[in-house]
Amino acid sequence: MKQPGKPRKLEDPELLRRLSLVFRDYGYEGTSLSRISEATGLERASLYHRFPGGKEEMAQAVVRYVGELFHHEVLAALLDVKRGASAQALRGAVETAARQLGIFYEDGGRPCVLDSLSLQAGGDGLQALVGESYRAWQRVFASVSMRAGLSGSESQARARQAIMAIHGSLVLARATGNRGPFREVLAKLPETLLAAKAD
Amino acid sequence: MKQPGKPRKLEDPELLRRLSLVFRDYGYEGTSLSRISEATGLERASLYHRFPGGKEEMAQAVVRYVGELFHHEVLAALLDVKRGASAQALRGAVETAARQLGIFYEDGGRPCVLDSLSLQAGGDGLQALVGESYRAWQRVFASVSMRAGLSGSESQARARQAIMAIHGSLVLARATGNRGPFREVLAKLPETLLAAKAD
DNA sequence: GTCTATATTAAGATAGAC
DNA sequence: GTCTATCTTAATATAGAC
Repeated sequence: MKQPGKPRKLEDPELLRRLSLVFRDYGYEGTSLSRISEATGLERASLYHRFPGGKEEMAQAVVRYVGELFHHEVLAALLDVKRGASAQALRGAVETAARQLGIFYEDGGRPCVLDSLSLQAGGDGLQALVGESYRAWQRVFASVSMRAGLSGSESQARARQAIMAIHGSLVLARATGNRGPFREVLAKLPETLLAAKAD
Repeated sequence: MKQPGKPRKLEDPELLRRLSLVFRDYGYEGTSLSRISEATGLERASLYHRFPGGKEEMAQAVVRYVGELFHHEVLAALLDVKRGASAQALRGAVETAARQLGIFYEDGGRPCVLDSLSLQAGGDGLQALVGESYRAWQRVFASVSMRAGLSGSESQARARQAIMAIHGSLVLARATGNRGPFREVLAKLPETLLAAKAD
C-alpha cells in the first residue's frame, strides 16, 4: 500500500553508487553539493541527514563503497581460486579479473575514483582510506603472483607494476582520449602477474 | 632610482611558476582565486588584469608554461643528441633525462600538473592543450627509441609504456606515500626506451 | 527520511582610484 | 600594473515543518 505523503528512503547502495560517479568525474573539490543533489535526487538537507559530516564524510563513504565493490567485482575472481589449483585455472582467474577491470573502468573511458580523490583535498582521514584501498588491491595481486611460483619480492614488484600500468593508462586515456593503451595493459595482465621472468 | 609609489610588475615567468604550483597541487576546481592570490601575492583584480579570461585562461597559460619548462628541462637532453651519435651517447642522454624527470617531479613527491588538470573541469580548450602536451612528450620519447634501432610501431609502444609507467607511479606515490616505484621506473627508463626486445 | 527556507561564507568577476 | 571596494552568484551548512 503506497503512502504518497511519506517519501521513501533512497537506499544506501543506490545513494552511494550515484555519489561515487560524481566524485569520480569531478574530484573532491569539484564535487559540489548542488551536483550531488542533482545526481542523487536528494535535497542538500537530506544529504546532511545521511552524512552529518558533510562532503568529507560522503567522500569517505564512497571510498569504502568502491573498495567493497571492487573487491566483489574484480578481486573476488582471484580469491576464489582454490588452493593447489592448476596453472590454467589461475590464468583463467586473471583473465576474468582483467575482463572485470575493463567493465569497472568502462573500457578506460572513466577515471579511477581513488585517483580523482587522491589530490590534495579532503582531510587526512580520506587520504588514509585511499591509501588503504590501494594496498588491499596490491595484496591480492601479489598473492596471485606468489601462487604462480614467483618469489615474495618479485610478486610485490609484479603487483605494483600491474597497478601502475593500469593507472598510467587511465591517465593517458583521459588526457589524450586514446583507450588503446588501457586495453593493451589488460590484455597483458596475465603475463605481467604470472609469467616467469624473461630477462 | 626606486619609485615607492609605483608597484613593480610581477614578471610572467615567476607568476606562471607560482600559478603552476597551485594548479598542480589542487587541480582545476580546487584552485580558487583566493589560493592563487595568496600564492602569487597579487590581489584578484590584478590577476584579472593579467588574465582577462579568468581561471580558465590561467590554467591554459600554466599548461603552456609547464610544457615549455618540461621541454627545456627534460626533453632537451634527448633532442640534443647529434645524428649518428653512439649508442652510449644515446643511453647517456636518456639517463640525463631520467635524472631531470626525478627533479621535475620532486622525486615523486608531487603530482603531474597535466594529470591534475585532466579531470573533468575547465573548458575544451584546456583539455585540448593537455592532450597536446602528452603527444609532444610521446613524440620525443618515440624518436629516441627509433634512433636506438627499434621499429616505428615498437618505438611508439615503448614511448607509451614509459609515459604510462611514470604517471602510474606518480598516482601510486601520492596515494600511498611510497616513492620507490617512481624511482624504479626512472632507473629502468633507458632499458624501456632503448633495449632490444627480450621476449 | 525528505522537504522548504534560510543563514553564512566563499566563489568568480568588475569598476575605478593610484 | 596593482590596489581597495563592490557586485553577483554559488558554496557549505542548519532549522524546523511534514
